[in-house]
Amino acid sequence: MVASAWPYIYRVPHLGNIVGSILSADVVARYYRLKGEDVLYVTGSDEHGTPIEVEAVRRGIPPKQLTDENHKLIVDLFEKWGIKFDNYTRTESPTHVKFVQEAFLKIYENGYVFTEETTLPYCPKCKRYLPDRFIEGICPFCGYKSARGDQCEQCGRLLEPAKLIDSYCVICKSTPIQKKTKHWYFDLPKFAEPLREFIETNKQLPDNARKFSLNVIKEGLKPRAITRDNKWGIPAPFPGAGDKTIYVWLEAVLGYVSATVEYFEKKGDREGWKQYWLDKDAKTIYFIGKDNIPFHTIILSALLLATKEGYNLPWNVSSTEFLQFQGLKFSKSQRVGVWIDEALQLFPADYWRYYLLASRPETKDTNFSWEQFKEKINADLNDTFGNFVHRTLTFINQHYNSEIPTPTKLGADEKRILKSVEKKVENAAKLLEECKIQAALKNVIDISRTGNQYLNKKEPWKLLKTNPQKAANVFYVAVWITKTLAVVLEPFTPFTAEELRKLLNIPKDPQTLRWSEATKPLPSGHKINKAKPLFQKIEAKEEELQKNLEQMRMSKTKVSFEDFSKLDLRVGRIVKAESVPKSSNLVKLSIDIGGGEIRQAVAGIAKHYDPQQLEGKNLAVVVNLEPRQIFGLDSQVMILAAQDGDVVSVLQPDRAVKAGSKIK
RNA sequence: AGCGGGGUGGGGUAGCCAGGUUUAACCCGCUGGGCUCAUAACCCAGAGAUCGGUAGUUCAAAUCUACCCCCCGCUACCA
Repeated sequence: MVASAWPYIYRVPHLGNIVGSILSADVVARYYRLKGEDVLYVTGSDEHGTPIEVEAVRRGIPPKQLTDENHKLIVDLFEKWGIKFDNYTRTESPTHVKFVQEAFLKIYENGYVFTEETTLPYCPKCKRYLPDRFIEGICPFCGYKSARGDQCEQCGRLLEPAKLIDSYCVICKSTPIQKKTKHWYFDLPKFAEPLREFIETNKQLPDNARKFSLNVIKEGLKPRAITRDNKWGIPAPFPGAGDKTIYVWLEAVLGYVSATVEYFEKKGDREGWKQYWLDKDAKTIYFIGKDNIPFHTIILSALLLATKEGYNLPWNVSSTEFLQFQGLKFSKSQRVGVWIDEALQLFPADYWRYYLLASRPETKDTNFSWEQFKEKINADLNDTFGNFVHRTLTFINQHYNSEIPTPTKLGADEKRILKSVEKKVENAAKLLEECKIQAALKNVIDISRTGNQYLNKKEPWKLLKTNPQKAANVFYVAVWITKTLAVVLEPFTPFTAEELRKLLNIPKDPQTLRWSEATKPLPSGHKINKAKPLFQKIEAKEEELQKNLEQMRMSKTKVSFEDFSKLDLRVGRIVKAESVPKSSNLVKLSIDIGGGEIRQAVAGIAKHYDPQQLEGKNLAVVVNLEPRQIFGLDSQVMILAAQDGDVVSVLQPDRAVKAGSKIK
């Protein structure tokens, strides 16, 4: 049973989102399928939660419509990436909803759910309770006027919404009323001991997952609220819960089970899922990024235990570190990174799959750079692997009429080479079973290195004239190795593997596509097709590659003149600038936007400008963006600045114009 | 500040949990050579690292312990 983190389909995932989860899981699932094992790869779209609800409200559409659209888009993208799921479902699936409700009822009946009545501020205008960040007011300790519901920025003390003085709703600014509400809590602390034991004895868990999880338990588990007052989500099944919904994080992880149930339901088998979840011989492997560790090792495990149904706990939770983009964090708003839809417009899926798997962040964060991307693709895929295949196949095309030659008794060199290839195939298998995908892939590419060494040593182009039979032996072996590659590369680069199988004219019969068949030769006399290079070298320079990406983006998002003219761009004069205490990069600005009208802006440029430097400057600002709270401060205006790597420059008019001048 | 992760030849990584099996491995780059079947690809040889620092445990430390320095993430904002 292979599973990967459920993509949150608020937006298209980026490369970093899928390396450790969707893509890694696909490799391992494909491997086990090749081995002929019973394997099921399930996951799905995680579509509940506040960000989606908010986004939908903003667009004025029902959340379901938004997730329908995104789900469809993402399903299509994954297919293009060659991700082969057994079931890719979604948290809106009726099977999932029903399963989650039943599971929580069981947990409730087993006595692991308690309720607590609290008085929470409630905004009568927005018709919602105001937890954490939704409420602000005066800090009762230090008097700071924009303290948030969970913590005061000024003095750092933890707060509760009800303690704030003169509190107000962050969204509409109206004064909340105090209203009693009841929430249902999952009694997580009861599972601290069993969880600790489970994690300590689970030898498969990678370092990062074990250390992190044990630390969380050591610090003390706290009950987790199961219910939310949100509308978008799975209705809580508890008696008296009314229209409360289940918190996404507690619900989506159960999707692993419900997706299995759904898979078998579709096949008309109501019991089939049990062999994957209740049979003690079944193993579950989860592929996730490090941010997701506690939800799998702790929350999921505890929920499964709490049902008392005897579910298998995670056998392995393969959790990767993060992929960075040229030294920076992936960021949609700042356009840092490559998204999986864009990637495919630039290079074929297997280029990306290869690069990502070969640089999979297994022990520490790794950095994407175009230079490394180029290096991996050119040196490994094209020069080492691609060239080995191509030189072998073209030789057979030219000198053996595309038929695999008949060998005589193979010599010591041949035996040694084949042995070494076999060893690498074994290593790759072992490493894949340990989820060490990076190392496994290296072993596979090394097979073509061995092939190249063999050809160079034997010099069959000379043997052709001096000892044709020996040359025939060499190519019998060389094409054998090529066939090995066609099989073992399948989990990593399925498109290329299939293309290679076509070149080798290997029938599509699923029997031949078996890991155990990899090290068996193709029969002599077997006719192959005309060789064609599998890859093209990337010739473009690093800067050109980045430029291509940016150009592609620009051509994609054309803004109508009408939309553009909605922006109120002006020249603003900075009347006052001061740094924001406790923040590392924020400056609070008072800006004259014309006629002496002063507005406040909070800008993230303190690392690049001293406040004094800014005072008196005239610069480009956007006046009519929706105001926003930043670090507890109102920001009504956005200043414009150019960024070139580490250099940030605000935009100043090059002639004297007065504050408030329109920019068009 | 707290918590977590990391610092290994010029660049990128593996090894560390289970210390000796390593003269510290691999890829790129570099230097020299070979080959000419192959997409100027391939192969061989070589130079290049006191494994962030210090102290300790040990017959033996990149690996274990303590302290320190630097980087990154989250807490925690930068539209």
